[in-house]
Amino acid sequence: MKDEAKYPIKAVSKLTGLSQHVIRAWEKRYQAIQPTRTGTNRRLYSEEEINRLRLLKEAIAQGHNIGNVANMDSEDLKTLITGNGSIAPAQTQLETAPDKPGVSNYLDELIAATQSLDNKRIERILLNASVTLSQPLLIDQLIIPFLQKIGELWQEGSLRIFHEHLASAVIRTFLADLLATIKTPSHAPILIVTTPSGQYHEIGALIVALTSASVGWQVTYLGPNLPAEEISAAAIEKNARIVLLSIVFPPDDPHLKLELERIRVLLPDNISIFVGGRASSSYLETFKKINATVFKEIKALRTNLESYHSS
Amino acid sequence: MKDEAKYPIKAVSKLTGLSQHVIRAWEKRYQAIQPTRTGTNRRLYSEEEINRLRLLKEAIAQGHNIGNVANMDSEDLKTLITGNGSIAPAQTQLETAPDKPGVSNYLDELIAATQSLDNKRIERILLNASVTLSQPLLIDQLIIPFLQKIGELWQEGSLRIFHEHLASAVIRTFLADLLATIKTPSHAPILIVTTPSGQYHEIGALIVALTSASVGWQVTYLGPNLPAEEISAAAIEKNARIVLLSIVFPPDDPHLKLELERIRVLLPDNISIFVGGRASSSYLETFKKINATVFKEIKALRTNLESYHSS
DNA sequence: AAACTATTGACAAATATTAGACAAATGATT
DNA sequence: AATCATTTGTCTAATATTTGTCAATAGTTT
Repeated sequence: MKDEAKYPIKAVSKLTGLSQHVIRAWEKRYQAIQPTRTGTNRRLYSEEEINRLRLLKEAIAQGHNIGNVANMDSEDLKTLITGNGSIAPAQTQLETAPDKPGVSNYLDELIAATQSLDNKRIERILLNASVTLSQPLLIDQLIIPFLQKIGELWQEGSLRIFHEHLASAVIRTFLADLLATIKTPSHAPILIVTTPSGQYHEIGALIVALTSASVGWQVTYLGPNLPAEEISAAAIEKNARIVLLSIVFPPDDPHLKLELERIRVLLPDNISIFVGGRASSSYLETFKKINATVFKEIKALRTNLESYHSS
Repeated sequence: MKDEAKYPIKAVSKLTGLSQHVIRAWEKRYQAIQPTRTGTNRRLYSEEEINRLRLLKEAIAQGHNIGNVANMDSEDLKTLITGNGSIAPAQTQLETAPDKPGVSNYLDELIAATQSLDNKRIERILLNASVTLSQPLLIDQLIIPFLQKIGELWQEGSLRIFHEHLASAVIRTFLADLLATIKTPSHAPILIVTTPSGQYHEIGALIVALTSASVGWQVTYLGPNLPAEEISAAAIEKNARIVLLSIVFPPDDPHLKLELERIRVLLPDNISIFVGGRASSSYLETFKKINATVFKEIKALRTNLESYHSS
């Protein structure tokens, strides 16, 4: 065994968002974690313990008391948080279905951080969430609801456009970072993600890129707003199997329809086109014409891509 | 044996931002580095050692104690501060050319990686460069030249638009990550960075955001393409001292001029406007009208912001 | 000579540790 | 409702460790 990196309490506090006092109190009162010590009695935490602290924090945010969960096994903690376990917690009281399992607290925190224009805080919350939640959950249950919520709040006037911009900027780099950390087998089939000319909205594209990468595709992300010739040229050069387009559909945009058709013409037949987004019905015809696989939900994309493997 | 360039302690101090006292103390107390000596006992540092000092400084900024990390080997340090400790990818390909961390080398590699549409490689090169080079160097000597070079190669036809898009996407998240890692004193004056309505180019904005943060401002980055009302509302809400706009100037855009004027009107007098970018002369009048501070080079922005502190 | 560097020892500011105290919140009991 | 006990985050004080900084002295470079 090699000597794992250890973190002093200051770093741990930064990473978890817990105060040093709390971290010490949890250790003293519940033995929630047991950091090693230096020769001079300074605490040193392993990464595993840091993650455990994050899990505990999340459990508390969901309404559990620290005294009850502090001694739970880390695995049980995880299922407790994601709410998909039939695990009966050590103590008796069965939950009376806390409003929404998991994530709702993250969501509230994210909204609050957005309202106060605190980008650092948004980053920290997302980072913590990415540890306590599995990736599909993270995307389906947190990122997407977050974006929707911001949209709603904007509609009703309690958030302004600049709030949305700030949140988008943070989310975008967060997603891009996630994408970068996914390791893909080098022989995996290649998939290109972008948005057609005129489509500037990037987050949807990043989400589908991330999803694709996580089911084993090798993703080349080209950013938004790319003309048909460029998309097809890139796909050919990369020897891609799929071109995956993310589109935020305007009601009825003839230019976009034309662009989609041009992509199909410029692309070899053996390269498939996938399209994601909320499609207004006026596009269905075009999709059929270019023989595109359409999906409205991320889940559909996942299963689609997985089944594509075997074919 | 090649005779590598060696640096005296004064230069090292400037390059790393550490005081000479500290550098000596780290050597004496923890043997963090072991510079060679001249015949007359002067310390001489290799580039590798300078790089190591930067790594140590970054580790400390993240909450580690110098006493704990001073003895770690440089590779472990790198993974420690990039946070890839527990999720480290198996192993990426052998580093290409660790021999010469010269800037031009990085540049060539970046171009090559862009040509082969290898986003992971671009990321890796940038990450390496970011620990080897000081931040001003990184921006002035690598990022900006890289972008220019891509522009040139596109003009002459050896790169296509999709190459540029790919590189932009990677650079953008890279810069955003850098921005996120800068810690600013919480009492620092606040500065807002964005681009006006119609301006989608984001990288310039990120560069100026990064530059501002590195000279001690607290930066709120709002992303591109924000209407005048939003910019001013955000600035007021955040209690900003400066609104910093990054603009890629179209030849002569009356809408942009109007937008700039609206920002000035909507903004309280005590909030200054800074504008960066290659200004065509047709805008000078507008700038004067809205009393904006204009800079063409990053260096100018740096000095401007620094002198603004004292006023 | 003036500017730079090295060494040493000392100092003080920052940071961590522990024990204990406090108060707000929660919950059970009367 | 009112009261009491428990839980738990926060705070303080005393102590110890860590670490940046400095002054004094002496040697080196230009």
